[in-house]
Amino acid sequence: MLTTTEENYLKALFHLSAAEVGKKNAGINELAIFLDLRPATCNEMCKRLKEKQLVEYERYGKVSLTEEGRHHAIVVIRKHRLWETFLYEKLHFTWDEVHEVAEQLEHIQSVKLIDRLDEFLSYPRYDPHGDPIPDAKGYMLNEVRNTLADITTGEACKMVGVKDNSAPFLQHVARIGLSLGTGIRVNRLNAFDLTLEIDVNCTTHTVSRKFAEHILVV
Amino acid sequence: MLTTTEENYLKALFHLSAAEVGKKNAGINELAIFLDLRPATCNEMCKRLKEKQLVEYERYGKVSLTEEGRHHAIVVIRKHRLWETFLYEKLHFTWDEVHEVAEQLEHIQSVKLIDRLDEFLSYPRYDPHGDPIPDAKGYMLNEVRNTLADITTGEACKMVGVKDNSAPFLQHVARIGLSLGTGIRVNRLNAFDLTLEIDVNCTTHTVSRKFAEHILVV
DNA sequence: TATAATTGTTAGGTCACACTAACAATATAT
DNA sequence: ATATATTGTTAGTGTGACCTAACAATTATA
Repeated sequence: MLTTTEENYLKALFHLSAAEVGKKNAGINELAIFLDLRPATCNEMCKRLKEKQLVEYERYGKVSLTEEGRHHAIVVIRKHRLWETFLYEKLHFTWDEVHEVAEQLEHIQSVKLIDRLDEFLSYPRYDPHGDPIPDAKGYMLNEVRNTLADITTGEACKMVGVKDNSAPFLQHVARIGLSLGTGIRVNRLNAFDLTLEIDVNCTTHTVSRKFAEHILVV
Repeated sequence: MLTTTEENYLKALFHLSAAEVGKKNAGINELAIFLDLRPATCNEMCKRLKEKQLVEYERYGKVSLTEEGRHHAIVVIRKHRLWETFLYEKLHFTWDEVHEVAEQLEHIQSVKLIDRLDEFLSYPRYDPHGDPIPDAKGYMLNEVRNTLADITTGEACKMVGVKDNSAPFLQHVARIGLSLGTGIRVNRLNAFDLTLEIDVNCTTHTVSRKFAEHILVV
């Protein structure tokens, strides 16, 4: 069984290597910065993970996850995202509050717990941030959905979904003329408060960043 | 902030001292046995807890919780029992599966999480084992409710509640003539399978231990 | 290509939390 | 009341996970 610390290293390596097996793109220094630790500490831990056959690398080389290491990382990510979904949907945490608590909850050891939680949440495919949730076998959709907030100024896109199903939000969506399939053009990003000026059906609207983050687009 | 280990010591001391402030009845050895550790280890930790003013004791004397230590212990117990309730009621864990997972969950640090969980569960007063759950201020009912399984052979009692609200259980309760206020006499405990022979309104029934554990009595 | 900047490694230290072994104090029983 | 058993303390050890300081290897740049 892995320690919380070991799990965090594997998770970090997964994120740094963009989830591809064998892709060697995480340096010790990079890892140290990501985890807010000293390189010496990471060096030591990577040695241990290598002995446990969870990572592969040669001296002075980049570190990559083994198949087993990657599997462990995905399980942790699955737990993290399911807990985030639980906190958001059932306990009404806000979008920005979920991460910190999920960082703790993701280390709880119980296969049954996480599978039951998955069931309780009706097998969600995306977490409240729009990131895909791996299923019990570790498979996850590798499509990362963009939100209106990801669109660069001047670009156009099409609305394909929402990430919030609350009445006030959906009412606001309808009020500015948005619905599934509607085309949107981003005219301007106001640096001060991150609001966006967008064109919907030849009408200009100003929307908050929070609003934009909840509109899924392609 | 306390470590998981420190929290476990405080919880153990609380249980060993029957929850009374100032009651000095936990020896180092006793504590060591309870926590499955060596006395030397507990000795060292008790010194640290004393420095942090969470416990009080003199050399070679019994250890007791300070007001602050007791408060920390109660918070942990509140968390433990709320999580047990969640696992039992929402994720359909069985009575005997909840404890182990709750031992981990009780150490998650987030006041908001636990208060939201309390709300989500509709502020339960008892956990699935019938133990009282402290409220957000640390107050808890100190009445420990007896179940039919706690009644000794030959004794009579009166049904005052149930600990399971599922249809199959309640149907079974009704089928053998039980309802709130009904008198019950325990005639015999079968050692082999722990089933009970009980008299209800002059009729004899045999009930399982599991059944008996879900009938609250006085 | 030689030098500078970056990145990786080693050695040695600290702290929390466990251990064993040896010993001291207190409690129990003859 | 003394011997024995139990309980508590001290000293020294080990491991996981962090640190700093000094140095080595690699990569980038003048």
